[in-house]
Amino acid sequence: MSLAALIDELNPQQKQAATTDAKHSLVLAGAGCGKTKTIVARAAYLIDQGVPANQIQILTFTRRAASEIVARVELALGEQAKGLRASTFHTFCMYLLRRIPKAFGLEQFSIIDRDDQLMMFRLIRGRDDKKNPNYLPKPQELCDLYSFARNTRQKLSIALEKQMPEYLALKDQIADIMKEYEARKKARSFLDYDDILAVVAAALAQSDGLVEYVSSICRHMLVDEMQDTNPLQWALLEPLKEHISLFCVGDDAQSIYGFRGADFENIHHFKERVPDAQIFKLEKNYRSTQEILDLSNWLLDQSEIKYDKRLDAHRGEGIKPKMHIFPNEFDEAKWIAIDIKERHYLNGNKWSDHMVLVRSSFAARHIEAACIAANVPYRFIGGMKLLETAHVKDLLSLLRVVANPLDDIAWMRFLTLWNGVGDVGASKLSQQLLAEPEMEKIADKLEKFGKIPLETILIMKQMAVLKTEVQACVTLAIQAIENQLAENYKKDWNRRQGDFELVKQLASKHAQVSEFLEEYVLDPVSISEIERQSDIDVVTLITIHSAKGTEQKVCYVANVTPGQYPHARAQGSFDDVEEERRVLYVALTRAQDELILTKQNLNHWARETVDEQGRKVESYFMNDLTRNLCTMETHYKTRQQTVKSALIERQSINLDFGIDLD
DNA sequence: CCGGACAGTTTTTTT
DNA sequence: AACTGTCCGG
Repeated sequence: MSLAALIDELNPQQKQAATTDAKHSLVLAGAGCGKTKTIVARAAYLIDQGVPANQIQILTFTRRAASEIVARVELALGEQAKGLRASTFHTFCMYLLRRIPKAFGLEQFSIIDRDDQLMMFRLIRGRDDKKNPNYLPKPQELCDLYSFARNTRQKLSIALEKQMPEYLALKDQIADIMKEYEARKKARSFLDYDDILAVVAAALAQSDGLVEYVSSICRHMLVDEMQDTNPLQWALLEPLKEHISLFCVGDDAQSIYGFRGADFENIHHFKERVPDAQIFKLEKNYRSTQEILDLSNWLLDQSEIKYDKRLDAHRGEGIKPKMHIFPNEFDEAKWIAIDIKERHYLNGNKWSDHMVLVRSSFAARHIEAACIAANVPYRFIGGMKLLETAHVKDLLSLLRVVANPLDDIAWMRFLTLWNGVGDVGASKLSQQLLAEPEMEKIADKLEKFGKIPLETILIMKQMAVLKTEVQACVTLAIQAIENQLAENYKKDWNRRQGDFELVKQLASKHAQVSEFLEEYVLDPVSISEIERQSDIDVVTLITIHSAKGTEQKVCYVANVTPGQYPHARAQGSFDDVEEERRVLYVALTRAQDELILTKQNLNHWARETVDEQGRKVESYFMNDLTRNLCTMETHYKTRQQTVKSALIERQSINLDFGIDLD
């Protein structure tokens, strides 16, 4: 209840930071040193000092971090936090764009996601001529390059040189494509993810009035994970710094978003950019035992970069990390599942005490399969989002064209669903449809086109009338394309079909189709989030990037194998290898009590090498790992689940056979 | 020329 | 699961 109590819980360093009178502050905090706690306490302190909660804005980089903070703030401050905003940079900018669109020269606009961008780049770039292939970058590469240049606020030529020098010769052609992309975006009033920030940044740079307005609603900006912010995001903060107070928290050793232009210069040069800033350091780690930190510190020490970091455990000593080595990824995954299972049934640990960290969603597949096979309940975070799966996007494309017949990107997707319609036909027809945005006329043209069933066209007419009955609209849309989708996805149609129920559920919460569509462009809910809304007891399977800021008693870091850390594709680039090191560092520092690493490859040990220019190439971070830091165990064949744990599992299942006594 | 079927390959990370 | 390349039929 009391804010003072919250502040009393802080250690002296944290307290000093949270209660500073300095206008601007930078808090450098190692992993597990209470970064989030300090931010929450800072908010509490400000409120206690009389700052209205609605003038405090907490900014984070990912949605996960934002919701984490919201939860912590609500838990700690309760009613008093009412009005306090915590959101991602994107959500914050959207709030401004929606609230005062005129200040940005906008009227109507819609947000497009990456798939839409890819479609646009695909259309502009054109197909490859088989006989005479042009070597233009692929749509994906164009999209990434464009985004990278914008997030780092660099010229195309420089971004090109850094990201894909092999295309430097085609710079002019690439520039033309991007020019065309921007023209098309503008003509359709589309904003892509980067525009959301760029539009606001540009307006802030030009308009003192806007700066004043934003300053008046956010007197205090508390920025979390500062090391992940990129130059574009800094461009949002910079114009405000004279008028508001910045409280930025970060850790350069946890910067793992270089691919999105994150730049820890934002931390390293903070003092030069904000000369009157006070710097605080939090160095006591409250999360882990010293053994876990020793290994993490060791990993950073191996680097040529001076991270100047030595995490020190407040909790003292505990269990030494352990490395398990397997012949292949299947045995590795199976062992993890069984190990968790035994901890649950034999030691009585909760499922939710365990977290399995993986590099990529792809890498999670094996673990998922093993968990399913072993009956281990889990949820996967960082995976496919429901509203990003192909079949749901197909469905949404129909809703989109009905809500806005001028959305030719959605038309493209919708039209290509049908047999006999490819990119070219769809593109031609969609251009014709733009000329007649009346549903009646559109229906006529679709009928003449002859490749779409009459029934579907009829349903579309009905939908156009029903825009406010969101759930009915979605139900109709499903009817309209169900047969075709069943054919398109015949292999796993059964699995996909189930997702439409979830879409209906989500849709029912909205009053307008357009509102429903917009809400989830920026925040596509993940499937397991919907399925397991209640916090039931499950193991967490998570990508390292999603795991930042979280912690768990027992952490498994899977696939710590040569060629993975650093990933083979990063070899040879010093910056990329260092980012890989930080990714692994983030993974290691999630563990509270026990850290378990697993890897494959019994015999192949890549050694350190030197590249053509004589620079050191890191081939595997764990090469020189010693047994003082980490014990190792080699498994030559799969461990079988012990008879005892199998028995206990059966018993506990039997317990559930009774009637519901409630 | 277009689209579709099939086979083989290749998966980072997020807004 | 998504992307790529190739071949074939309209």
